[in-house]
Amino acid sequence: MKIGQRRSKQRELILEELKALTCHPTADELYEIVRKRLANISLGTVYRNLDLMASTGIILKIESGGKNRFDGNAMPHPHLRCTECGKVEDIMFDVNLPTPSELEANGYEVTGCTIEYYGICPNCKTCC
Amino acid sequence: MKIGQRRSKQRELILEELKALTCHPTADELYEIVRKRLANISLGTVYRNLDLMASTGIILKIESGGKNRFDGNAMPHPHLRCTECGKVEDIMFDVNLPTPSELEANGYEVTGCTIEYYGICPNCKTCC
DNA sequence: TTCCGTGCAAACCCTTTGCACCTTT
DNA sequence: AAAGGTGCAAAGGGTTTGCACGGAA
Repeated sequence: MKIGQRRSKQRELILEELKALTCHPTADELYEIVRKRLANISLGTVYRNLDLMASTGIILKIESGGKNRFDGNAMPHPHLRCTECGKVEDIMFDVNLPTPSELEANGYEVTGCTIEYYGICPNCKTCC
Repeated sequence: MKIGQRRSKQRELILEELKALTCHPTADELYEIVRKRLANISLGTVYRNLDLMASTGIILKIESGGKNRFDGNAMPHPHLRCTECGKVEDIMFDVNLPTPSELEANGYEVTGCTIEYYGICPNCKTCC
């Protein structure tokens, strides 16, 4: 998978750290993590590379009303979001949905599908 | 279903206009619509009431990285989003997903689920 | 009369972007 | 040397919020 036109230490580091995580960090959370290994990286660069990698399909961008989150596992799979703290976890279910091709009757060229459960995570349940 | 503590002409009008639509407008689109009947309503009021009604479950807030959209039909149902123009449509499929209660093993109190297909709508396909 | 809801505009916050410099090819 | 990628900081865009006023109960 080709990412940009040239390699960059920043991009490789961002991808490496994201893939090492099982959680789904926001851009600024990942920025803080990457900063420990490349002190003067900028937040703008993190945003640029995350968007670039998401658009080439190497990673997943999990959009939301608040801060977006990113998933190093690009295989489509359902998520579970806490509506209190915004945290997103993976769900292990295999889900059978109508395949995108069935939907093209609407005239859409369907490229993917998102499944997201939401609720309140154990941590937010106890402290509120 | 109780909404606020008191009735307000603004809130009733916003809800009425949203329910009359089959599309899923953004806050500012709905603001423009409502303004035709209540010229000096403010965008802030539209935001406040949409959030209030979404939090009580009367309407659906469809979140996204860009502008959020709102759905007058609070019955959960899948959506189809155009990644070019952001427009959201309903899908008529009945989908069988594991019920939220099956997920509470994660310790979450699950309150709902979103299913969203995405792709490029017929209109954006022809003009780009 | 009470105090919730509103209009207005400024503030907020996440994200994007312009520009000069650095790095990869 | 050419030109993509970066750091920095400012701009952008959607949404929220403080405040004084208006209106429902």
